[in-house]
Amino acid sequence: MTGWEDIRTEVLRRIRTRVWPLGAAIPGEAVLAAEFGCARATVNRALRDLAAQGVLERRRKAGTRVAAIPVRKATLEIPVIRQQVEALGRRHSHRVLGQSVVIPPEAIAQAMGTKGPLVWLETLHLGDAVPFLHEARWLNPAALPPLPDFMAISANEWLVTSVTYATGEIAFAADPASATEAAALGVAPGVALFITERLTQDAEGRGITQVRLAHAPGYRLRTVM
Amino acid sequence: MTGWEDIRTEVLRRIRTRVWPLGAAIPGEAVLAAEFGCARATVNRALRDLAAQGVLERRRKAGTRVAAIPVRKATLEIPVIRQQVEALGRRHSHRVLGQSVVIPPEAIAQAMGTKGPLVWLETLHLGDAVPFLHEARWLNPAALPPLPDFMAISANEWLVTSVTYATGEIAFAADPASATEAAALGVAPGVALFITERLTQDAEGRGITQVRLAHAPGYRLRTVM
DNA sequence: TGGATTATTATGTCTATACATAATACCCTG
DNA sequence: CAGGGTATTATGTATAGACATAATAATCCA
Repeated sequence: MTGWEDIRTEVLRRIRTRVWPLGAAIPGEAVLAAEFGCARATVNRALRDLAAQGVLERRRKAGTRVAAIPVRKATLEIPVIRQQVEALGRRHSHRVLGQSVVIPPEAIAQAMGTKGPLVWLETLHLGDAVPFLHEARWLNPAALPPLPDFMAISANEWLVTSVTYATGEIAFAADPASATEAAALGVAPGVALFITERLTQDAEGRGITQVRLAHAPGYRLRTVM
Repeated sequence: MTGWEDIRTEVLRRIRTRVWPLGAAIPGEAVLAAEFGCARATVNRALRDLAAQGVLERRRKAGTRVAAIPVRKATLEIPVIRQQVEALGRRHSHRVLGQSVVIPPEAIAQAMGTKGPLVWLETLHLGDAVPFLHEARWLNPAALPPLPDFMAISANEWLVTSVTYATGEIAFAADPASATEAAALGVAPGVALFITERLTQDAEGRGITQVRLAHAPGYRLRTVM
C-alpha cells in the first residue's frame, strides 16, 4: 500500500498544504521511511522523482528542501517532421529547394566549431501538397557519414536514423517571415512564423548540423505539464 | 565500475553502433545483468532512464526494444517571469492594465469547466521599465483562495506560490501582435510575437487559470537536449 | 474453431543491507 | 581569527532476494 508513488503523493500533499513550506527543509529519508513504514530506497525513489520535476532540491549532506520558487518543468516531444505532418492526417512530402557547399558565415562556423566548408541545404516540407515547414540547414560533412540524396530522404529523417545519439540545444522564437521563407511557404513577407532552431553536436562536441525550421502560420507546439 | 550510468552508456553505444538496430528487441534485464556482472536492479535503472528519454520502449512481458523512430525529448524549464527578467540583469516590475469580473467567452468557459463569471486580468511585465511581456489572464475564483491585490504581487508569482501543484497544458505559438498587445509592448500591430499559452487545472480537474503571455520581440525559449 | 481460462514471463517495485560520495560542521593549529 | 584538515551525515548507488503486475502464450472446453 505504500508504493513510491503513494509516498510521492503524500509528500506533494504536504508541500501543497504548506505542512512543509516553500524553501523549508524536510525530514531526511531515514526519518520518512520510518514514518511511512517502508524502506529508505522507496522514499528515495519518490524524492528523486520530485527533485527531477523541480519540486524538491536535494544535496548530499545538506538534505532535502522544498524548492523556494518551484520551477515548472515541461517535457517536449520533438517528433520527426514526417510524423508531425501525418499526425494531422496529411500525406508528407518534401522538396529540395537548394543544396550547395559553401564557407559558412562566422556565426555558423563558430557554432559548428569548424572553419571548413559546410553543406547548405534548403528543404520545403509539405502536407498534402500544402507547404508545412521551411527547413534551412547547415551540415558538417566532416562529422557525418557520406551524405545521401536528399531528394529521396529528407535531411531531417536521415539524421535521426543515422546519428542516433547526440547532444545539442533547441531554441524557439517568433520571427517575421524572410523573403525566402515567405516565398516557400506562400505567405506574405513579415508574417509571424514559429521558428525552431537546433544545433546538434556529436559525442566529441563537433557540430553536426544547425537547422532553422520555419513553420507555416497556425502551428502550435503543445505539451502537458 | 559498473554503475547504472556506465550501463546506460554501453547500451546507448550498442544502439548508436547498430549492434541493436532501431526497432529491434534487446536482451532481457536478467541476461544483461549477467553479462555486465551486476544486479538486475542496476540494469533496470539504466533501461528505465533510457525509456524515459524515448530511446527505448518497454512493456511488461513483451520486453524492451529500441525505439523505431527515436522521438527526441527535451525538458523545458518554465521559470517565473520575475526570474526571466532578472536573469537578463534587469529589474522586474509589473503594472496591472485592467482587472474585472466578467462572463468569459464560450471557449474559455469550456476550457475552465465552469459557466460562472471569471476574473479577467491584464498585466504588463517590465525589465528596467522596458516592456518585457504582456499577460492576459483568466482566473477562476471558485477554484482559488481569495485573490490578493495584484498590484502588489503579480498573478504569475502569486499562483506559483499559492497553487503549488497542478496539472495543465502549455502551448507555444507565433502570432501577430494584437492592438492591445502592440500598445502595451510599444511595438507596431502585426509584429511577430512569441506566445505562451497555459491552462492550469487543480487536482480535481477544475480550471484554475488560463493565460496568454505575449513576449516582446527578440525573446527566445531555449533548452538543451 | 472460438472463446474463455490458465500458465508463463519480463518488467515493476519493495526490502534490508552495505558502501560511496559530497558537503557541511567541527576542531585544531599557526 | 584565518586556514586547513578531519569527522560527521544525508543522499546516492549497488545487491540479492522476493513478490506484484501486466501482457502474451498456451491450453482447455464448449
